[in-house]
Amino acid sequence: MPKHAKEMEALIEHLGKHQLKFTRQRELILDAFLKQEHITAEEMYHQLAKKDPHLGLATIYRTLNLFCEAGLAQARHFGTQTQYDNTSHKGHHDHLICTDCGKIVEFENCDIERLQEEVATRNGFTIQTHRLELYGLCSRCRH
Amino acid sequence: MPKHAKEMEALIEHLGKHQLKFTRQRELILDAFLKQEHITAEEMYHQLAKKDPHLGLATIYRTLNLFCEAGLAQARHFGTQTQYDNTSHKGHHDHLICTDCGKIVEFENCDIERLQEEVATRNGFTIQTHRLELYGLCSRCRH
DNA sequence: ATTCTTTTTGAGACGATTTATCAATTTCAA
DNA sequence: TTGAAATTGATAAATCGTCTCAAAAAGAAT
Ligand SMILES: [Mn+2]
Ligand SMILES: [Mn+2]
Ligand SMILES: [Zn+2]
Ligand SMILES: [Zn+2]
Repeated sequence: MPKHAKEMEALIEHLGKHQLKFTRQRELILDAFLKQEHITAEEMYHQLAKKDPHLGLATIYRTLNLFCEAGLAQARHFGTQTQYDNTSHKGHHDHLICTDCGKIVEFENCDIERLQEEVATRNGFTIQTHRLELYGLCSRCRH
Repeated sequence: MPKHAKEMEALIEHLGKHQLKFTRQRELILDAFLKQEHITAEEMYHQLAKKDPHLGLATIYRTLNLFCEAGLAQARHFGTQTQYDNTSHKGHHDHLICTDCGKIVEFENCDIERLQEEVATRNGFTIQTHRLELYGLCSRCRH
């Protein structure tokens, strides 16, 4: 039984619904992607170059964007970089990002979430999504 | 009495502390910047071309980044463009954004800010900046 | 299995935005 | 007034992601 059977299933279902084809590249990229928490297109490009030196960067971008449409990934724009977040196993979370080394830490804080709801209510809004990113120096980079 | 005496004061103080010089361009750009709520470097470039056709785009970028370091501005990355937000009169704030009509409401919440610090500390981070955006429907668009 | 249409791929061109380079100019303190 | 240090403007270059297009692959229909 393959490691990522369920996600592969989800991808194939999405492909079927949109007249898209199941390719060797899409299978390869999905497999690598699901092993990550977050990854950039560039990182994935270098990582997969070992398995398939001819895999193009444009294909990586196209495929990661496809995963977003299929609900398997979520693009997060951190500063200048776009990280593709693996949403297959995880619920909602926010991020701490080191501005020096790029380290990313995920966190979830119910109190903050609750206060966000309060702010929204007070202003007559109903929240659909939100985005919270804390940028700073990690313990290693502070020294 | 000049319109933006206080902010000019703040800039000059920052310059003094960092061995930077007070130039005609910096004065010109600050004056234009403080009339805006937010602006992109490109917008400012075109706007100031009337007053000084030789003002370089690189100088605009450098100067707006300087304002960020001096605490007068804050860079916000929206989509592909970077908006420089005038924080001189408003101080720090976050945003509620209506996904239907585009309405933007500014808010500030000390409790959220404090909890953000706690999260950062717990993870060994020192926050430099953060970004909090709540997306949803405003009262009018919900009906 | 073969054909045939559609989709995908890979390489590189391209566009948009921001930063780096560097000689000439300006600032400002001595 | 002088001169070291910072700044400027023009433009090259880096960055990031998308677009283009001919060749290849997928997969449905024969
Ligand atoms: Mn994440
Ligand atoms: Mn805030
Ligand atoms: Zn770090
Ligand atoms: Zn609205």
